[in-house]
Amino acid sequence: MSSTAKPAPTMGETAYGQIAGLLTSGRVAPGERLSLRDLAERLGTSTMPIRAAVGRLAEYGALEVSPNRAVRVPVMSAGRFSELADLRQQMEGLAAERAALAATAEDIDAIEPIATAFAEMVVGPDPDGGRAVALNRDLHFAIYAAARMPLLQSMIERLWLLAGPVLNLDMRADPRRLANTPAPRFHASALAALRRRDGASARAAISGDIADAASFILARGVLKED
Amino acid sequence: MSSTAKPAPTMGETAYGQIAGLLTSGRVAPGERLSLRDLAERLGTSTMPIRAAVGRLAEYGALEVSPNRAVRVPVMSAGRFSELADLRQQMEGLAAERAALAATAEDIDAIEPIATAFAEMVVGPDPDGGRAVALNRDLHFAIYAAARMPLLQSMIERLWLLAGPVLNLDMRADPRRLANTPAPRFHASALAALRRRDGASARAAISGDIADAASFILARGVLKED
DNA sequence: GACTATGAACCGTGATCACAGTCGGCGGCA
DNA sequence: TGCCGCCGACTGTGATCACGGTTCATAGTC
Repeated sequence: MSSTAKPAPTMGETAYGQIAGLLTSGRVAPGERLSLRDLAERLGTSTMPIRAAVGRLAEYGALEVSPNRAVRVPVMSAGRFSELADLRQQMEGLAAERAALAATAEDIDAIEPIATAFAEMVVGPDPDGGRAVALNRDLHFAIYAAARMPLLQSMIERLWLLAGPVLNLDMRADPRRLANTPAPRFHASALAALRRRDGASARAAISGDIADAASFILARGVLKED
Repeated sequence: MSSTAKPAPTMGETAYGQIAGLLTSGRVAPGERLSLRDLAERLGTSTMPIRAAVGRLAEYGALEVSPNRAVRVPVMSAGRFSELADLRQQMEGLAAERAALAATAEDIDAIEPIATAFAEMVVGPDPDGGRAVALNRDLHFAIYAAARMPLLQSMIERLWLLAGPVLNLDMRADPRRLANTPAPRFHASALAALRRRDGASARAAISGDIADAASFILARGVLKED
């Protein structure tokens, strides 16, 4: 029924997803060296699908190949993280602005429950860092999808893949910060702006959400200086 | 010398460059199907480096894999092209704005001769479409490099790879349009803004340059309607 | 005891082969 | 004459092997 046929995903694609999961869930540490043969054994295939997956990840910068061709998880310097946060504010702010102009009522109805679920979780008695990250991601991308700009969305996905390891590391390290995060207020502000078709406010809300999280992580000083 | 060692490029990387050249120079037509074995024979290698190169290109969207796993050069619809031009205005405008704030005197001194070379060529007696494209590219990226935002620059490079086939097709189809293009005025305006450290004007100049070229191509109506 | 040389294990890359699926052209049938 | 079905060539994918280069640990030497 879907417009796009699903011709059984290749092993390379599943390997891509699994390795990306390893990265975004923080199960591999920045700086850690990865071996194609080891990954192949872990995923139960030959090195061929792993090669394809790692190559694609490396193209994004989600993995790094040293000049000696060694594959490692990139270490995020403070400067690199700052540029990443800067770009995220610009691009995701743009997506939110356009979403405010293009979103249908159905789009907004689909976004709202995600926002309330996130807001209830962070004030709840048992905040789950991993689940919070997932909900936050779903919320952001639900908004961006409403902008109907597939190219922009794919570029934002790339940025999230780069930021993933650090964000997850942060959430895991200090899940109780969730109770005090201003994120739900930014989310509510964005949602209200979408309803008003107020692009500038939507941009400001998303941009503020990103800037707040980024400054918090930078303030912790765990990122390598330059 | 250079800070990064050069450990002899792999065949996969050279294949990447050669296939990217095929795309940006317009020697392969949109919609055309590519065969890994054929490319391998043309480049004198096995299919392995070709696989790696094509996979990376496909990750960017510079190549397209059909649900039946056939590799083809993507056809650019009018809608897709519009979004691409839109994003280019936003991101390259941003890069120009930041360049205006971060550019050193040496940066600007390096940019200027490229601008004059482009301007002299388009009014010259024998406008060369291919060379004009190359000069235009060099000029734009010299500006963006001055922004010192490597992540942003790599994302812009991706966008150019997507737009490459269409832009080149346009330039080749009608090189005499070069004589009347307003591009040199946009370039001069951007350069002056860089000197004044006027970010807003630099953004406007680059954005205008892109918008003008895009509207010209769209007006020709050669792009497939959605 | 500290340092260097050496060798084995391991790394990514490229080539080659096997296989299932797809597409097109040719032949036969209505 | 027009249409359908089949068969062969060709597609991308995965596995396996070979090869140069790097890394790390151990043994030998000063």
